[in-house]
Amino acid sequence: MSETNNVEQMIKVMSRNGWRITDQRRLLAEIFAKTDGYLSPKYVYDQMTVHYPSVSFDTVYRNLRLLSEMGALEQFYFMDGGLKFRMNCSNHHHHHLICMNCEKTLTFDYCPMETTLKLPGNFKIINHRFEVYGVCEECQESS
Amino acid sequence: MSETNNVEQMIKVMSRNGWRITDQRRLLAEIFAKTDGYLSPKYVYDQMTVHYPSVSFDTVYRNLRLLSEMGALEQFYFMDGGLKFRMNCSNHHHHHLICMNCEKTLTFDYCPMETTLKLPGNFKIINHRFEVYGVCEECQESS
DNA sequence: CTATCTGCAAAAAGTTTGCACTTTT
DNA sequence: AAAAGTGCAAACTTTTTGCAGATAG
Repeated sequence: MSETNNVEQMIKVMSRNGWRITDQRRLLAEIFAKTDGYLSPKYVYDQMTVHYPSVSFDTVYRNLRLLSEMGALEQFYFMDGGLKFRMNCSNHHHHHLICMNCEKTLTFDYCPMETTLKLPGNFKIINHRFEVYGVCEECQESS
Repeated sequence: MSETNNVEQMIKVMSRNGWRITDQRRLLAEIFAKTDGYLSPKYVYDQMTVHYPSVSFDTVYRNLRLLSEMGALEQFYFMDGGLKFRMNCSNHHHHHLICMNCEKTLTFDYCPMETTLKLPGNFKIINHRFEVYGVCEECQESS
């Protein structure tokens, strides 16, 4: 099943980068594998403590940072400046549709940079950011 | 000249909202009127102290927040999570081209949401964010 | 066995709040 | 004179760092 695969894949990435596979890191992988939204450090920490009460916030934080540095997670500052992480789906370029209530995200392939976009100035384009924010179907119903 | 106009316009917005025009607020308006990029609270504070050494950081912070709540400034979290402010150009919808080096920004009218964009799920779309990051002509030359 | 990782504690950095004093209106 | 704004200090939140003991490889 796919959740397990995601866990194993993340573990493999860590191993390949020479990291040790601790219980904490395995649990971290499991938490991300079973969610498709952006998670805050605090949320991840709370989830961790459910199965592993002695874990420290620093360790969670540290590993979140390391995992995104190595590319297994994707790091993201929301519109309100809050830091979030999600499993990296970097295989192909895409953008996100994000629920402002539950923060579940869907990906879509349309990219505005692929159109013949006439931009002012003579900038050397490096990067872009495009996200659509809204309320998902479930959250619309439950309000 | 246009910089002075911008200052007067910001002052007018504050007055209209029932705010008092203090030296600090006038200076704040002048700082934003003469820059077309996003400014960090720290940068604004540093600029303030040049002409008004006794100003406190809290006052700058407080006024930046208040000015964006009332719409005279636009508040923005950069890709790295840093908070920035710039004069609000809210008259018409547009997006920004931002220099990653000097943070000068140019606006452009193209909006990806105006195309017939097929998005997954049944989200109620509320908002979107589209920015292009690059290096402006001057910064390319000086490197 | 050794290098890496964890947990604790403490330090930075960024942001907000309470309050007495000053300034605008 | 009254109401609102300022500056100072302190609290709070989020993120980072140092280090002794624990653990994966």
